[in-house]
Amino acid sequence: MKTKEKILNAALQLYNEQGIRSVTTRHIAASIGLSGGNLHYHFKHTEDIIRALFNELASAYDDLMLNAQQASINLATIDALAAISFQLVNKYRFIFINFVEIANWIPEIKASYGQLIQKREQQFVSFFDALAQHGIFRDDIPTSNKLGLVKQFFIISDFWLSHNELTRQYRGEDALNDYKKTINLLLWPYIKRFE
Amino acid sequence: MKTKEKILNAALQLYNEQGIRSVTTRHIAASIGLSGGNLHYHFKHTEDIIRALFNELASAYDDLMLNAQQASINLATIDALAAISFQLVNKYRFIFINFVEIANWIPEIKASYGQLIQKREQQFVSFFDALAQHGIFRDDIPTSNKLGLVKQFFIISDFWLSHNELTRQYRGEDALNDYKKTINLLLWPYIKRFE
DNA sequence: TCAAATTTAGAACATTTGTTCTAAATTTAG
DNA sequence: CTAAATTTAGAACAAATGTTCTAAATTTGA
Repeated sequence: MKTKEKILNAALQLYNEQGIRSVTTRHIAASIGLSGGNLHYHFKHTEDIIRALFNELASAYDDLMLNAQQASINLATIDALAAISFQLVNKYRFIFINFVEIANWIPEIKASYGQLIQKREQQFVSFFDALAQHGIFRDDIPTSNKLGLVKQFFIISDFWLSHNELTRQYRGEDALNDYKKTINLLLWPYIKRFE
Repeated sequence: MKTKEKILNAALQLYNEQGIRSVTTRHIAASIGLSGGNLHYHFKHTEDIIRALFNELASAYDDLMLNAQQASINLATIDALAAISFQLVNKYRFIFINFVEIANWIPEIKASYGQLIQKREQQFVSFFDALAQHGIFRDDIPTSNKLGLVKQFFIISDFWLSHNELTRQYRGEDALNDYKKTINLLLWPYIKRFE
């Protein structure tokens, strides 16, 4: 594994475990037996590490959305996509936990997230429409409500983790199940019938 | 105004404006023409400032819940409570934006928030039940779904602000309206009829 | 093979941060 | 009024942090 990759992996692990507040470039370097000077040879500034990790996340999301487009239109698909989405949120948890702080610190990330959201928004609305055409989703939902539902989706999928950290602190399977349940419940009142 | 209050006000303003990441006790002191040494005479540790601000928030929430218990059971009440809740989230925005980080840093806050959530949870379920008895809310909702709805409520009211910061960045009236709209839409599919 | 490029460790630096200390100023109480 | 308590400013300190510098080690490529 290239040193750059090693640094990114170590940084991700430490940020996730200990929070961006208490992890420094020295800690990251030390955790893989690297000198501080060397770390800064690969990543001149601390932000560069975070930027790189965010880019990993963003491109993983792109893949997810590509898969979603090819998936069949039914409720099992939603469940499967929720599982993948959960894995991503979980893998890059420190980003979601410090999203605003990071976004204000590194403006590129804010812009990039804005674009991501826009892309996802369109996809979700299309997906809901498709569900309605398949008779799964209620077809009497005004567009503005559909957009509102998408917003709820985003808030809950991005911040379920933070809420969980503050309350039940589910881990592993339990966490995934609660995440899925919360997401599904959002859809529940809009669903016409179960398959 | 007592120095202690001045410090808390200044700290709140700076944390909200610039984020906990970049605000130090020296900044807070300087912003009100106070020496650093004096600030630490009033608040020995930085955490003590944050703890005090969180306590303000928690007791404001207690008041809010007290009011809620005495309010009449209808949709206008929800709207009014949402407005007050929004003002609180907005006033102490830095807490909501850094909730997990702060809670892990100051365990007392984590515990205190856990208790707050539990109290609120019970109240919400009772309120939904009351709405159902008044024929406003659907009465065919299983308890587990009602609890899930409450969870959605909490996530969205606590993190709407973070999401807003990352996306549209509504301010003032626009922000309040979007917040209310998002909260109301959560209830919308559960409502039987409009008054 | 061997010179050039890359990678590395470790010292060095300026700045910042939270906190403490000290001594003076101010307020409070009897 | 005055002695005690409180509050204040400002210096001082140790630790930490991001970053840079230097020189050695290692790798690469012709």
